Amino acid sequence: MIKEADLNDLFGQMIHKMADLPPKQQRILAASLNLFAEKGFDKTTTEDIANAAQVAQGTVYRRFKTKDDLLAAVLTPILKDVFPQAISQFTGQAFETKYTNLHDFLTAIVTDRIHFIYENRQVLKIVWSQALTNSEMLVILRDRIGQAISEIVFPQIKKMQKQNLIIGWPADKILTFLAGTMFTFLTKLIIMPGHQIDLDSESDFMIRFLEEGLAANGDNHLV
Amino acid sequence: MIKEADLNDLFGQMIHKMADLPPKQQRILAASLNLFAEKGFDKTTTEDIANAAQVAQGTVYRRFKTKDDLLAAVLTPILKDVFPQAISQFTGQAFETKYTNLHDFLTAIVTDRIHFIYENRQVLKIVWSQALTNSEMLVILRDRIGQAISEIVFPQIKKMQKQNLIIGWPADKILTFLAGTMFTFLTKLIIMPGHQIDLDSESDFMIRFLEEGLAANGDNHLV
Amino acid sequence: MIKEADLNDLFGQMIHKMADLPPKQQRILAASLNLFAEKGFDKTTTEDIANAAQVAQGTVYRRFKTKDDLLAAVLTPILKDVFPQAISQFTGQAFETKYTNLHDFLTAIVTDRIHFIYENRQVLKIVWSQALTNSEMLVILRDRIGQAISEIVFPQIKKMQKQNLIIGWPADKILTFLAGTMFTFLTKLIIMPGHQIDLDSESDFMIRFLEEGLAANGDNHLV
Amino acid sequence: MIKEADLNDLFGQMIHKMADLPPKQQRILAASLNLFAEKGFDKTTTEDIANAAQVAQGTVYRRFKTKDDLLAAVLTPILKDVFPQAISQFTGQAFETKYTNLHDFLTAIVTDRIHFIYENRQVLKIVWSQALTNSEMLVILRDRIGQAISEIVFPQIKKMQKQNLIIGWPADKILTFLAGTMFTFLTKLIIMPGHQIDLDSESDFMIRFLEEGLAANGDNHLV
DNA sequence: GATGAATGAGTATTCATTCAT
DNA sequence: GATGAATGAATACTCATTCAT
Repeated sequence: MIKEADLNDLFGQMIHKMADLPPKQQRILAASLNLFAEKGFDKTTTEDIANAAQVAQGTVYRRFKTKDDLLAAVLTPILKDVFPQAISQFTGQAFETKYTNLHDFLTAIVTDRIHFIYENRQVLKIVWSQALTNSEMLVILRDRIGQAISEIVFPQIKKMQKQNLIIGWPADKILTFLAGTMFTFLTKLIIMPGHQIDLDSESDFMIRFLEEGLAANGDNHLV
Repeated sequence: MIKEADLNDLFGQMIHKMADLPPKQQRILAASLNLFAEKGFDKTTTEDIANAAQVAQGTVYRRFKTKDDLLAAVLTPILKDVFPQAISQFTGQAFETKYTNLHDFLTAIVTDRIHFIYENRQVLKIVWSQALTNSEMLVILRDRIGQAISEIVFPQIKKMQKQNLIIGWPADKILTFLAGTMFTFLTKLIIMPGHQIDLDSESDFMIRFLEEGLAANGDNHLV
Repeated sequence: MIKEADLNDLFGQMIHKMADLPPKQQRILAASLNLFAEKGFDKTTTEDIANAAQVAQGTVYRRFKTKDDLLAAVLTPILKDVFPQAISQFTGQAFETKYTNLHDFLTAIVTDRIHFIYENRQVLKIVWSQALTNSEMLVILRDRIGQAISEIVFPQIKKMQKQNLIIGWPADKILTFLAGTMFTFLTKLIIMPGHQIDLDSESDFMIRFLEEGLAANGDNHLV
Repeated sequence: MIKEADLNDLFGQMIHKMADLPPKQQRILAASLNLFAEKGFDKTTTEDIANAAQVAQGTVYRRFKTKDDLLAAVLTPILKDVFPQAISQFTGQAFETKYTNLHDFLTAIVTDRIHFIYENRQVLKIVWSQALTNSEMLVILRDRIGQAISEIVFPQIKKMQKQNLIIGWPADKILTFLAGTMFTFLTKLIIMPGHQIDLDSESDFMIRFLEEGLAANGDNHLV
């Protein structure tokens, strides 16, 4: 359905549309977010959304011309702003600081990412769910995140390897374990909705686990 | 749609139905598997399946009375047989052997699970995709796997902790990192379909990563 | 939709409404005329009209309470005033003059009608388009024009036949060829919008064609 | 909606689809033809069609995937076959014969066209109605007919002018009057549905009218 | 007067499922 | 067993019209 160009257009338009959004339209967006996260995009009907938002069905279509538009509107903030911002923030916070040890580095990024994931777990669930059944969406995500990573994260990892602060594996392997650990956290949140989570404790274990798993060692020149 | 009782019934019936499956019905199952994995269950129509299997639409309904039946038939082998079998096999292979170090233990289970995931990646993608939008399916999965884990895996982990072969964290934390690392592998397979994967190299890195991350250390009595 | 009684009422009200029309309402009428002629009444939305007139959608409904009202307002001038007026004018100009030959007669009416058609081609297109899909409109038109014709035009034709100025066919046949020739001109205008038309040359050919085709001859007593 | 390429594709597909059309699908086509002619395409709902054809609404969509498809299916026979065939037939019958006078020539073509128009008046009404509100349809028609005319009819008219059988006006003027007279006949049929028509009498008058109007005369070299 | 958000009845279209042949 | 035509409930979307500000 949504091709990359269209999708990017949509994101641009959405930002514009979402300024000065009337209260009912805001309710529609909120209802969509909840329902998409709960039942999935495909199984959510526009009638469901109208009911949940307590508006007439036609009202759903006033600002958002199609159901896809609504999906885009729900995902836009995270895909347009938060992802790139998150990555640059990642860079700024985590990498510009001169870390003298792996622990401080991991503490910085894990703490930050954990909170980001926790707060955006609903949208992230929708994104992930869509990516599984929509290869266009998957490609967009992969390219968008992939580009940011190879431009920003990879160089930083290599810099840390030169300082012997992190294990000398190929950067993509390190990234996989780093990102995978955080992705695993998201998966837990999705699998156990409503479950009480102690973010500090969670990140504590993650940091220690990664710290050991990714520690530099004497003969780590695997590349 | 599918409630747990129904689903279990379905699985029982499926096993029966799938004995002596005529060639056309086999083609229908194969087509369903491919299409569900590719486009998702919801976006696959029975007409799509009929076309892909090169049969008439009515033929799709000969053995499998509903579309949900087809989903069940596709998922049955892995949910009915492979999961439990896998876990017991996990137990048998990995735990009954007396490992004297973490490396051998991780090597055994990671190698086994990696191959299992790789070979069943299509079905696992469908399962995961369904679980994201179908809370009943999620509950079933969680309970089914959860039970097996708490009965089998947790005791084993604790046993190894007593032998000081693995870090003294709560068993669920250890499981999270263990399973998460493998789940991350599945995610990579899904994200990069068609990408050439060197299973040996992949498991090699995983084992080493986990080995360090989960190694027992002197003062690891966190519980 | 519009019944004859209603339509006539509407036309009456319209005349009233259209006195002292504020500029925005005039823009709305103009936009309606253009859009109805371009895309047809059914395919023109009130939003289209609002956009084209650069007003809010609600403003469209200020004077004209329904979309049908707008159609009536667009058609009123021609249906209420111009048609009857045209016919009496026809009578006055073309028939009260004592023509001594067919050529002068045809020159008078063809010239007049050609200009009328040319200037009102947009409204005539809408009328014709509506008549094709709205039998009530068709009936109204047919009766209104039909009556005027049988009362005014037929007697005049018969008078000319007595003077042996025109062929002795049944009056309705003569009218058909006369009107048909002009209708053919309207059709050309519709089919080739934007095409440069030399009205003088066009009427020249029509007059000559009709002059020969309808000339009185010795033994023309066909009636 | 329908672009030229698409429309031509549609016509091709329609011919194929209409071989071995099940009885219900035939009823659907017939009902569509009647309703489109009666109320217009836009005002005919698929529910109307289903009711008139005494089938379920879904059945309407079995062969014809959209309402536009149905329109194309209704128009295909005349646009794909009848028009071109009619024109070549026109050529064959009317022009290959060596006419020694205008009367025989007009008799041949008027008689033929009158019957064609009479028998296809419903479809022609739909075509004409669509052309008024759909500029793409208009362009297709204009080009399709226009091409046939300029390739076949114009040369024949010029041949007859050389033989001094027809007036020496520009070919397009002659065509206008010839076609216009027949178009006028169609218009009468549309305006007066159900009215008893004596085709022989009608064509008789047309022929005589055209015969005089288009007769060659001594000094007719207007071109 | 003007605005534009909101409404809800109406409409084209989809698709799992049934069933006569 | 297999076919594919038929079904009808469900669903996304449209648009004339209303009304509070």
